[in-house]
Amino acid sequence: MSSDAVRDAVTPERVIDAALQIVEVEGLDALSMRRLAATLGVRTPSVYWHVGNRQELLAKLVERITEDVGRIRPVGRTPEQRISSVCLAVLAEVRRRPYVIAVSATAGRGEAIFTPAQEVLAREVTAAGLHGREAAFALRTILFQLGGFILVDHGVASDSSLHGVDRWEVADPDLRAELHTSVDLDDIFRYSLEAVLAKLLP
Amino acid sequence: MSSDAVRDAVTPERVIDAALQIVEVEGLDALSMRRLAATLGVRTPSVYWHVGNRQELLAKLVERITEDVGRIRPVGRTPEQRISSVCLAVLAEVRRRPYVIAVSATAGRGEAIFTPAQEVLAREVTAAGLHGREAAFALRTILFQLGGFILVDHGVASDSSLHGVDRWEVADPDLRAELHTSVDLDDIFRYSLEAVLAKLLP
DNA sequence: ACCTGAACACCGTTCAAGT
DNA sequence: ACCTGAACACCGTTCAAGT
Repeated sequence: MSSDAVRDAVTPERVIDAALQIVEVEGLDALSMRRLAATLGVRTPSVYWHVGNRQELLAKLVERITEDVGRIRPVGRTPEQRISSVCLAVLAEVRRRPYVIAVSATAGRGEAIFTPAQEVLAREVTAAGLHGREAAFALRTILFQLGGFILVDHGVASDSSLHGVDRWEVADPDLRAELHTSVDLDDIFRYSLEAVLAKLLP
Repeated sequence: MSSDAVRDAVTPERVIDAALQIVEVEGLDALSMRRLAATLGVRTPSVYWHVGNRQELLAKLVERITEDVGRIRPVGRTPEQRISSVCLAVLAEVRRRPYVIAVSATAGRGEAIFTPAQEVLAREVTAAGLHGREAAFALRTILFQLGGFILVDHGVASDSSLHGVDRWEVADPDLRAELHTSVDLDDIFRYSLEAVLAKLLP
């Protein structure tokens, strides 16, 4: 009955390792304290001893994930290019690990999605010539743009066709037809980002 | 032990009523099939008989909510004004019923957030002079803008100050100071929407 | 310091059995 | 057609007791 339990010294780090493993492979719903204990070859209360409770475990998980993601290097010559390169890199990273969204949301740490990007974007914004209040507003607007897109991208069904279009009273039949085809979501993101950056940067 | 059970004829509609009531008052986590049965003065399997299972119940809940929200009337003279009035109205509506986000997300119907707005926005976009492919792109971009903001607005802690700003290596101390103050999120939304609309509309 | 068995109070879901 | 009791297989969490 030992399944493939590992039974070395259990530490908080090993618990987080195991939890991350489960979440990566089977999603957040599969992560239970009991299941985690079984994976570690230990009984449930032991897990509690090491990481507190589920809530605290998720918090530690978020911490681990955000430090794993690491720094992102901007590329490009103009500030616009450099900033959007950072945003697209974060987007790609999150798509590679879709579970981060569920984990940080459940942990009540929604902002965690863009922690890796914040500091480097701040530098780019000041490098673009913005200061103080203006720079702060620009930074937050960019972060909202990025965070919003990540969340919608994640939450929307992949076919992304719209609901009940045929019952709409819209004059244009071409529009109706177009709404049945699915879209390259990234086009929408790039377009929006371009628009706000053009308005934000001097 | 009857708490305040209602015990008239149980129907799917009454089940949804009761479910909505629970979710509105105590949030989605409080909605369990057993709890729901108790509220209706009936045993758990009866609920299953009427609404299938939890997943189906959530789907019905989403349907009810979106039809409850009803049509939104655009106000303003220019297309820009009319479109942003619709977006702000949806935003206000969702803030009045924050549970809709959790419910539609859990039901796997993330797009449901903006169903009430879709058709009227489609009309406004064509009224602004866009057709076919262009109109579809504009509509989707506006919807993404709205949906993204709603989700970030919902997920971000109300203080919205950024994490670990003090350890950043940014030159501008004014920026750092500004990031400690909290912001009017709506300013960010209005600003972004203005930027994309200016770019989208002819 | 670390682990356990046992319990409490919950879940979603199914199903044979009742009226 | 509608409801029930009873069960199965899960949860998170606590706690006295062991080493």
